[in-house]
Amino acid sequence: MNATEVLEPIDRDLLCLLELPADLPEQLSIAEASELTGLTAHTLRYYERIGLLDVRRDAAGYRSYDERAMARIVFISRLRASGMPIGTISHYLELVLEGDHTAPQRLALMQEHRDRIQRQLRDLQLALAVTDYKITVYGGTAAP
Amino acid sequence: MNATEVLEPIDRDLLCLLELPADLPEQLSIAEASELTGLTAHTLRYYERIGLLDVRRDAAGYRSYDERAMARIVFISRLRASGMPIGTISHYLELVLEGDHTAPQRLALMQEHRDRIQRQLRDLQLALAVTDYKITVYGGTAAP
DNA sequence: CTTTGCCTTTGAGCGCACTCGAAGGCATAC
DNA sequence: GTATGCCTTCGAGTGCGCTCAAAGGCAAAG
Repeated sequence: MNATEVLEPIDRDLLCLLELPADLPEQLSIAEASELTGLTAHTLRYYERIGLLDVRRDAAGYRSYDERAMARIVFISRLRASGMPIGTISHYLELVLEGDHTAPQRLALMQEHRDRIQRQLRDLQLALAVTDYKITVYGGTAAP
Repeated sequence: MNATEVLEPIDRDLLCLLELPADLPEQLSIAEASELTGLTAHTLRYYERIGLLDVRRDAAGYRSYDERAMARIVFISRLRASGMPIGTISHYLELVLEGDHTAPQRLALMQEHRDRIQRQLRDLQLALAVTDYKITVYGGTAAP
């Protein structure tokens, strides 16, 4: 392995799914990254500290987020938003580092997570039904 | 107010939405209530302690859950499952106790909650897309 | 009568995911 | 220069929602 680390190319399909803006600057400050992802600067530093992220510094020692970093942040926040615990995300990212032979484990992990998401979707539909019912009872307009 | 408290009739439409089994026993032990709702006995006691629930005791001093209690538990668990904080649920239940004149506040509260649920549904769809994408990448069958 | 097992109460403890504070560095404005 | 404001690190603190432990009561089984 030479000094400039060999990086996998960014997965353009995934990048598209993550819905980052087309006019994304090459480098973003932590404030900009925070603004764009909806995570606080505190949380971004925290994620880095616990090893979810690996962010370069500029000349002044400030964090500088590139497209790859932003993509990872959004990816992580999607998993978090769907209830994947941080420990599981860490584990998944370690599997990625370990190489292609961990693909079956990653698959299993993601299939399990999909099941969880679908359970959550069902639960939310039940909650929505109850909430909408209460809204009609209280005289509001429930169905949009 | 006389000794046998005057209770509102149970809202049959709501009860139906809550999907309690048709053959619900008149009285359930905490273990049965736990089994049926998916909440632990610990959690049921906790909810009671913080004032979300008000449960009768049998001759032995054991908790005895009737249909009304079960309906409330499921209602609360639906709200919790959709991310309503316990404090907000408490507040809502207090508004109910205060009487009909709090209906507008309850309406506002539920409308806010519906917005939250819909935001969660959108977030979950995004997470599902990413998860399904990873599943296809790893060679699994993503779309069911 | 004793064992077993579920129940009671109360207070304390825990895990997670942040969230904040203190002390200090860099850089642009005045 | 110095003030302003965003940035740094590191350790510690917070809030929520449970979760558990201890000490003891009730009751059916053996």
